[in-house]
Amino acid sequence: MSENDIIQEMLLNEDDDDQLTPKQRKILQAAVEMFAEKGYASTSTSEIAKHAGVAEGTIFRHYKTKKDLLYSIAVPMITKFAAPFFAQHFVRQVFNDQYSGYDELLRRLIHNRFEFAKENIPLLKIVLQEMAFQHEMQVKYKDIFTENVLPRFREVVDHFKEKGQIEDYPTETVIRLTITTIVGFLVTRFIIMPDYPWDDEQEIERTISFIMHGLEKA
Amino acid sequence: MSENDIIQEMLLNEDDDDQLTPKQRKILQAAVEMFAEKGYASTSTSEIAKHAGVAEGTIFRHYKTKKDLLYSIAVPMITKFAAPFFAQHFVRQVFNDQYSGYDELLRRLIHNRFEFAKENIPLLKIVLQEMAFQHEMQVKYKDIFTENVLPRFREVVDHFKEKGQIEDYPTETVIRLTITTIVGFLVTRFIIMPDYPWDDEQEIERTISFIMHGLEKA
Amino acid sequence: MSENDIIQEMLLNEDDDDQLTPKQRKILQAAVEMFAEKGYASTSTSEIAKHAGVAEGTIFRHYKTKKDLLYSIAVPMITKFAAPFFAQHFVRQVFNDQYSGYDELLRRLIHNRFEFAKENIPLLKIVLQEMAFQHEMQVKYKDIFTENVLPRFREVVDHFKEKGQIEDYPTETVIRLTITTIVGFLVTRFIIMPDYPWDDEQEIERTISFIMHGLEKA
Amino acid sequence: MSENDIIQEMLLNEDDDDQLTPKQRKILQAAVEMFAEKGYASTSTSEIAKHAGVAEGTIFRHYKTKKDLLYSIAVPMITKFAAPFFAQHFVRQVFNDQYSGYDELLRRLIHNRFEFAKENIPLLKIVLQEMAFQHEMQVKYKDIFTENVLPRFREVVDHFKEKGQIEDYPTETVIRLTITTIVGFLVTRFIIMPDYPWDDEQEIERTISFIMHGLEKA
DNA sequence: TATGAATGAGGTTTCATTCAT
DNA sequence: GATGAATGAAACCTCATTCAT
Repeated sequence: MSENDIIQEMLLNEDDDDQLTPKQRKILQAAVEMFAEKGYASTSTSEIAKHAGVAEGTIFRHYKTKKDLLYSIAVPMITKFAAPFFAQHFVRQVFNDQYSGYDELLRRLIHNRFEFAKENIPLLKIVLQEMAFQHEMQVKYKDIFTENVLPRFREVVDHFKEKGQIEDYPTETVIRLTITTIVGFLVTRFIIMPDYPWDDEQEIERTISFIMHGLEKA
Repeated sequence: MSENDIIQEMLLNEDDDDQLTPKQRKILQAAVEMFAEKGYASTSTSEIAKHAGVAEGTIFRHYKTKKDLLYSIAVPMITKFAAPFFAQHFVRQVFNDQYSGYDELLRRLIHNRFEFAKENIPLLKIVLQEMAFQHEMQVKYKDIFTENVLPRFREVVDHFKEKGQIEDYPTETVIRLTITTIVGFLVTRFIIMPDYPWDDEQEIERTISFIMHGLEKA
Repeated sequence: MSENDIIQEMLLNEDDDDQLTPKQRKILQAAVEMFAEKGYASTSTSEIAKHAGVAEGTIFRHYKTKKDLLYSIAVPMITKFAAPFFAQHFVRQVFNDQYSGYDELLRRLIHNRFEFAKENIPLLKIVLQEMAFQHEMQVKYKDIFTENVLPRFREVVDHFKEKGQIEDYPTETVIRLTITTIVGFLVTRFIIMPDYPWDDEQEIERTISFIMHGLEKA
Repeated sequence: MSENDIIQEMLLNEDDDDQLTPKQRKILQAAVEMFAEKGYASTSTSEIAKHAGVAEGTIFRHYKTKKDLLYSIAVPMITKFAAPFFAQHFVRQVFNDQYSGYDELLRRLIHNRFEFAKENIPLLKIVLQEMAFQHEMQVKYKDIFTENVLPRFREVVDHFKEKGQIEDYPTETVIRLTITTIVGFLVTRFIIMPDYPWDDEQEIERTISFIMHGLEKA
């Protein structure tokens, strides 16, 4: 089990405050599995209960509503997916090491998120799907993105633009192209074509190379 | 009304075979609107009927099941979105005009799909959402992609690789990066951040430039 | 069928606006019966459906919620029970005929409400029971009482107080004692002890006599 | 704390047999409060537990079923409300003191029950409501009424009828009119219009006067 | 063609009660 | 005694679909 597997993390959480009962664990596992497979709206609580080997009422002892169950799964996922940007060292390292470039950052970022995605495919699917319809999730995402991800990303991009390493596009455009390419890769790799015989190491390097050349100063 | 607006096209279709009654038109419009807004599974046929100003039974006179209604909306969309690749001139032009490059192709492609997306945002949303769960749609998409899009795309990419205009990545990788970047742009532009003050012309050019530099031979 | 039977009235209503389907009629009949017998909260919609010989869903086609069903039964009852006080002649006759006294009024009132109660026992029970908990019913009752019943009643009582026929109690007290005695009679007669061998004519006369002597000027 | 407050009495009961634990006390208080407010059937045991600050299971340690809890509250209330009629001196005094009349009895009765009602409004509400549906409560009430209240009341009324103080109505009618008027007063005073600016002393006297004149020999 | 009443299976949720701790 | 997780039956309600008109 890797440090990135947030289902495992939730399930094994040992904080005194939110100990999970064994049944609750099974409910979460079943819910993740089925929401990813059939979508939130098309999964019935009775199916979840059956899969979890639990009485249907038990679900509602722990989660007041079906939506609560979804959020208890999806919201932490959003937070965790954006987590690297919270980390102090994410930005600091860039500034401290004069020899490291945007590619170094990308490499760390992609590898990191690649491992994360690999271990959380069902959760990723759930979030991508439900983000479209669940207002509360959109809000959560927007908050995290504008408050934590965007500002730090902007600092970094501006830094490399000043160093002349990156083309003089608007910072937002650079960020969009970077994220789009990375997320596009992860979605293709793990969701659209998980069965394609990928050579992950090479594909990651090509993706980095693509972004770097795509952005580099003419 | 543009030539790209496929809802309008469906609604006004004058072929003798699939003449639409006014009620049927309203049903389709209402369904598109609500599926895009709330998702297929969370939209009830009675809501659609109410929105369309039609009796509940009327929907089932025209569409045997709710899923039929979805498919009658989504499947043509998939076909239409991939349509440019069907067009003979899409590839031919590339080979005939020795001076036109990959960027010309991209420019035509993006502009074309940009207009298309702009006029079909709700349909785009529906397809993106439901593709995840509707098997029949996945099959339809895969068929079209592997039979029509992929082969022609491959021809083109190989052509430019041979000409030395494109880096020597595997053809699939080039296609993936190209499509990912274009679709990522369209999704960001029209679905994730439709209210951002976009400078469309410039953003399109930057996107093309990003792809071109990203792929160009070192 | 008497002119007082408001269930029949509802069921046979021939206004174009609120025609009842046969099933709807059966639902209302079953609901009245069971709410009176077991109370609103202890009657399940599935029981009502079974009694009405109808699918459970049919109830909710006609009444959005179980509470809607209750109100559609109880609110007209409140209106109808207070109806005599709306009638113009209720007050006018008192003033026009100098020889008629408070006892004449009481006699007409009691006979009238007696017949009404006799034909609407289950509805009466429902209203008495649910008035305690259903806010909307309390409001409806209060509106009717303060706007229609109370002012006319006050006029009448003041009239007879001036004529010296009624003791000089506060008008509210006179009204309270009158209504309390009448309602107390009806409730005892039809709800608490419906099986007691009542001599209705005599008991009515005694009740009138009791009120008259109770209120007459010393 | 008055001698009439039967909740307090139950809660503080110090008989060895039915000592109440602090938790049990809280359960009873919460149950009384909520049954009065929302009705028995619409109050859930979990709500009671929450209000009482007790675990759900704790309720069932002390009361085998929810209905047991209701009866443990309501049945003593019925007994206590009828208690004055049990008292030996209720009847005896009437016969011993040749100068005291029916009005003296009424006065004592009303004052006594007035104070009782005032201190037990929620319980009164519960009993009035649930009497309609709870068979066991009806039986209890009927037993007490026919075995204790009615015979003594009859003795008293017959006594005053013989003395010529009361009109020659059937004894049952006299009792009905008396009780109806008293209960009607208490219900109006404490349940229907508790917020009206009552002048209790005067209203009681008027009620007595109303009954006395209503019943007195023509 | 269009309607909308009717259906019944199945959805989410509540609830009184039990029981291991 | 007290807890609260667990239960499963049953509550209210929704829904896609059918069918007589």
